[in-house]
Amino acid sequence: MTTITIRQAPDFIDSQVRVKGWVEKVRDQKSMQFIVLRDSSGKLQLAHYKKGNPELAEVISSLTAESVIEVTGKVVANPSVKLGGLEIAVEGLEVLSKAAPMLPIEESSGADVRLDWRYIDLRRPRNRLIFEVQTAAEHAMREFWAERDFIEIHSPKLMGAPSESGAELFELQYFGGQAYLAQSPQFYKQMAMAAGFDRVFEIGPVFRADPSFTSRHATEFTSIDVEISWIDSHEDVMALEEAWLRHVLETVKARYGERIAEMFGVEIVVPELPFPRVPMAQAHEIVAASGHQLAENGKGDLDPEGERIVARYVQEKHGHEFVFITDYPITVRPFYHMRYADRPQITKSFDLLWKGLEITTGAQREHRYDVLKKQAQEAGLSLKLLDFYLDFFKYGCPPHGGYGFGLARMLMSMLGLKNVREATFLFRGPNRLEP
RNA sequence: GGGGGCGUAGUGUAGCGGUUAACAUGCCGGCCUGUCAAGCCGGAGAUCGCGGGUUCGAAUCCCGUCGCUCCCGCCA
Repeated sequence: MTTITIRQAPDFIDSQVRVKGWVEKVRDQKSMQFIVLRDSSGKLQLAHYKKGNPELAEVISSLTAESVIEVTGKVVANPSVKLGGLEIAVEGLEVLSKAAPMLPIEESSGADVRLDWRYIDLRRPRNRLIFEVQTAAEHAMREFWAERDFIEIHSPKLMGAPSESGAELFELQYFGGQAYLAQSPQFYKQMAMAAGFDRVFEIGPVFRADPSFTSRHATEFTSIDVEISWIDSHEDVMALEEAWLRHVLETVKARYGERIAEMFGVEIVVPELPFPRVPMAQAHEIVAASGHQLAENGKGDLDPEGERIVARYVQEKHGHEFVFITDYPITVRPFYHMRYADRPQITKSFDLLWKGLEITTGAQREHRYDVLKKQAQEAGLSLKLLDFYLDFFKYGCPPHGGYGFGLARMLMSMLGLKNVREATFLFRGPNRLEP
């Protein structure tokens, strides 16, 4: 007998098959019993005439929701069945794993309980789809990189010294001494440039000890990092990122566009190239014109509301979901961002907003040893701790730049999710280390 | 780190000084010519987050505490 997935059932009408899955619903009547069975490919009705097999009827009566069963029977076309117009006439049924009655969550449950019982919540087709989309997106990314001779790197997550600011690092015991969890592969991907790798990417975890209580922050998340050599400016990096994202969205739309529309009510728009660019100075004008006041101690950066305003403006004016904010002042950027030769207060950097949400920070990096060292000193950083990093630029390093990109934030924007927790298999935040 | 909101059956909510603490859903039992958001009847299930206070009387008001959540800061 052939074992099939539910999706394949229409191809097996009038055949004997075996299906396996979860019991979603049992409707037990006087003479008929119906089960809605769910597997990862879909849902299917199972039907049983009680009289035909009282023993089997007994088993079906005692089924609990979410039990795992294996069923054999004949696939029958039946136009009156609302679920796909077909059903299986059950002949045999085996309970592989009985679920305790009374599930701890249901569809209407609050976000927090649902995270407590994540493995049950993830069974919902809608939630599974998030990760099917994630898989397709990552695959499309790799496809794009592979065609362009990128090298995939896996940088260490244990570090002996802080990689960037130091303020948001997790510290841990390391034999007799101390180590840190990497909050970015930043320095290592730049090291790969010094190593002559030309173009690299990494998809991996990063750790940030930020007590951030928002819908878009996590203490551990998957970062996508890209770095390329031989660029003329950050424009080359933006051109790469927008082409890459276009490819990702094309792929996702082709394969999952319909199901995404059905489950999330969102249309995937394949973005036009190039994405609109708004220099920071202009962004401020747009925000001011909208009547929103930026905080005075903001040092020239946009606040989240400002970002949403600029995104809305671009959407209205250019009909585009994406916008690159460029030319950030040095006050809000790290020391290693390159500055314009003629405007030393402005960095050759950018953020990418998608539907008003920040999903990327990128820049051309300063690759000239002396300049970099000077900028680090100005920023008040300890040259001793930075020595290993500064050394990358001492023995010949090409001009380069890159970006960091939040995977869960991308899914959040793409699918219109309320928060990043839904787009993370197992979320980690200041208040959550379990499950 | 700052500010706001919320903690009531398994789940989602109502009640906001005096009720046997209500409703929905789920669960258990019964009924039901093929159901499909099934329907009908019955039942069990809550020391109203915890501690203290005010009051003749507290789920309800006050204080504290813990937990969750949203926004800001920070960022991806």
